[in-house]
Amino acid sequence: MQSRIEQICTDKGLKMTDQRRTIAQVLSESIDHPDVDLVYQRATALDPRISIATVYRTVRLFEEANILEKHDFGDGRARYEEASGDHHDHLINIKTGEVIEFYNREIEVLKEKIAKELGYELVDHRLELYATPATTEKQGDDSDDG
Amino acid sequence: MQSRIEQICTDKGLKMTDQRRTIAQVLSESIDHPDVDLVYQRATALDPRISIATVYRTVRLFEEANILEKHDFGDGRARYEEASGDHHDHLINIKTGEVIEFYNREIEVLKEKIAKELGYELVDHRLELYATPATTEKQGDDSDDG
DNA sequence: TTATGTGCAAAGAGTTTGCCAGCTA
DNA sequence: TAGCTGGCAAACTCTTTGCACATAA
Repeated sequence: MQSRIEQICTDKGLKMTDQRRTIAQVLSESIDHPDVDLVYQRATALDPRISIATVYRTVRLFEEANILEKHDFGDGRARYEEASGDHHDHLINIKTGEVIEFYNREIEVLKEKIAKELGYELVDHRLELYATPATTEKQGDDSDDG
Repeated sequence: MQSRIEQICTDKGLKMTDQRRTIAQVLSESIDHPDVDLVYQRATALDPRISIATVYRTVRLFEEANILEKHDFGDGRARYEEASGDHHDHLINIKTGEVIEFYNREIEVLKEKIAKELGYELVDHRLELYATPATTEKQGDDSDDG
């Protein structure tokens, strides 16, 4: 069966190769925000006849087709997630690198308001919270030796 | 006279070379958020005997000494500004690349609140608004052909 | 004087691209 | 078949680093 992204690709009339199909599948099944190398690893695990260059070309193709969203969480490489239409921001667990999505209406309203007050029209924005898991069991153990 | 940053350097006991002094001066006088290459250009304009490697080394030194703050506005290179202690976020004019600083108390409160609700403790965050100057003269020209 | 800083060029990481063979439509 | 696609390696951008020389303290 076609993966969700492969379906979108065929709908959009993109020529589908085995490589693209595999990468589409990997991305459709990724609930995290993998970087290119991770997509490459997952793709080659399914079909070793995929090069890193193809992964780069394909994620860019998908991004330009609005199939993927590209993020930069400050670690020097791009991360990707399937474009879902619904806007959300990200909280990055700096202990594990895990990315949690969230949406907060008040924040969205404030973003617009701030831009407007400064005399601008908001085109895009980025809100990332870098955080550590709250220590619910024991409050005293938050020595920051990092 | 010593630049503001040079003063901080001597206070911290950093060995001051001509290069560092010049870079400190450039950064003290920069009200924008220059990247390394721009700092390099401004520094070599004052003293051509400065290499790009030294600029990289010096901004890193200053950053580690909490003299500078490093930012990544998504264009693939680091931007720097003098650390001022007061937190602020950034609005980037995508037409000109200009960076406007702003502070909004409500946003700050919400950031903390969101992290807490998700079970995290906020360590750091990044809010960037990418925007275009509002068309005050003519409101009807906002067709989105993107 | 001696540890530290600097310039230069090479090396690294992430990403893009030229070229020719391979495959899709 | 015609033209887009993919693999490989070279190229590119931003940044770091090894080495020998220069310099601050």
